[in-house]
Amino acid sequence: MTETAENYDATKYERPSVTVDVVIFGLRSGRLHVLMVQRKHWPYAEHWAIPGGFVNMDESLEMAARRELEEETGVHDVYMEQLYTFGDPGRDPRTRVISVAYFALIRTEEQALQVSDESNDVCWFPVDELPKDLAFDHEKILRFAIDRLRSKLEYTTLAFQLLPKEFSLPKLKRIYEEILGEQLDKANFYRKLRDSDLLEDTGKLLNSRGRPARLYRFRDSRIEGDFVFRYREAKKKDEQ
Amino acid sequence: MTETAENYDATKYERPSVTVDVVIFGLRSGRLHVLMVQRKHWPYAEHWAIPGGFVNMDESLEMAARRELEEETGVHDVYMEQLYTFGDPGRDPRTRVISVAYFALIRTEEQALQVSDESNDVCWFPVDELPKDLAFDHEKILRFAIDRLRSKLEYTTLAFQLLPKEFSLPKLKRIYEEILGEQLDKANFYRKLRDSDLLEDTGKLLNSRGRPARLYRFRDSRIEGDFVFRYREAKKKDEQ
DNA sequence: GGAATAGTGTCTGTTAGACACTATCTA
DNA sequence: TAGATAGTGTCTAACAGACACTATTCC
Repeated sequence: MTETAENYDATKYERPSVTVDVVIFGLRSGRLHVLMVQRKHWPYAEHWAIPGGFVNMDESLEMAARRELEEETGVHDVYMEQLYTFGDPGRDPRTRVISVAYFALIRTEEQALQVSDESNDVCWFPVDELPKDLAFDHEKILRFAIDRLRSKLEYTTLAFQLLPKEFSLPKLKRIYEEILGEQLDKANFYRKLRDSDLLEDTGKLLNSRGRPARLYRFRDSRIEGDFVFRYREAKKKDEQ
Repeated sequence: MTETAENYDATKYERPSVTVDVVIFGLRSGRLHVLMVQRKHWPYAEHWAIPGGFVNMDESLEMAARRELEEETGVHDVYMEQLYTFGDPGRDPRTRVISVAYFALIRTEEQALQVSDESNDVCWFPVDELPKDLAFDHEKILRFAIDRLRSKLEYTTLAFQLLPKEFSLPKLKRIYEEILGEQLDKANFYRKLRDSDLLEDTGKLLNSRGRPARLYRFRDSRIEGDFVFRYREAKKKDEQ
């Protein structure tokens, strides 16, 4: 009676298509941007969209997402995590398409963009100046991704993935402020970082208009993944 | 060259199957349980599995998950959220199957189970006494769900979804302890709840062996969703 | 009264948040 | 020296965590 995995005949049912879409975040001139591609063909020709594509039968979802990312930007070995799966019927006018969305954080200054055959253009947009009329439900996906990035920033070291290997505290602080949309207290922010033991002094200084800033790097053990760091409300818990 | 949504011919590629699997949590005698079904047919005949099934072409993912939940337990209108999408090739020996996993929290005392045609049996298992050799990658999905439930418990009111409408503070505390696997201080826990203004005194008392406990209910506005409540580290932030 | 459970009062160390201060560079 | 930016010292209110206490029931 009920259709379940138990009595399924692989050829019996119509199947949806499955894509991965990747929201790619990067900093440009200290502002948070996302990478978008402009579509060439129906549906939503000329509209901007999040890069993505179909999942091959022999690759995992994450492999598919990394492949798309590399095709679009040439980057690999970056931080990436699964965001959410969007599957409302009708979100794609062609056929039922279920999209597994990922988001990636990249160090933009190290990257050059490449326009693929399938798009007119590739472009970075500041997250608060997105183009109008995005393709499909990509506006929703993007909002979802930005919300997630903000909330993860509050208790992880994710933001570090956006920075160059060596950076100053003022720069890190500006990034937190940019993403959170909120001013932070310098003294408290620095103290928090010092106490967290996440950073390592490189000894180098970076000249600017005023006093030069010390350059730091992340301690090796904590560079990857999302080691707990709360920019407020330090947490002691040892578990997890 | 690249395959993207832009030049896709809906009939051109082989498509994966898409299922939803639902991890159903409930309390039984104060312990956290998950609902599992015992499979009848190949593959993994006789093995225990998370209830799930194929997504119909005209229903959303969440609708599919709710349908599966209702078929398996008869419940509806419960808390449910998308967990993660598992899609490694080879996770199902029949064909490529991508599974969108959900988790649901139900008030078990209100429910009677019904065994579907496709399973030998349906059963609640305590989360720390799961059967061996679960079907597919369901062990992984289950661990994922338990971790997520634990971590969400620390900053949301999710646990309340497991409780009856009216309950005592000692009972709520025991549930937190059961799920977190950690003893909490009574005075601090009660104080936290009082200050949070989440609860409403029903005026009723519940008799037990010692002094009777006051019964509370959640304030209407906060019953649904996951209003912020940290069982430790109260947070003031007004945003979100 | 004693056992069992429910519920409260209060001290202490930690720390987030505020803000005034000092330091080091360039022009 | 002034302007600009980097970085520090320190006070205070809030609160998590600890723990001893009181309250109300049943036997």
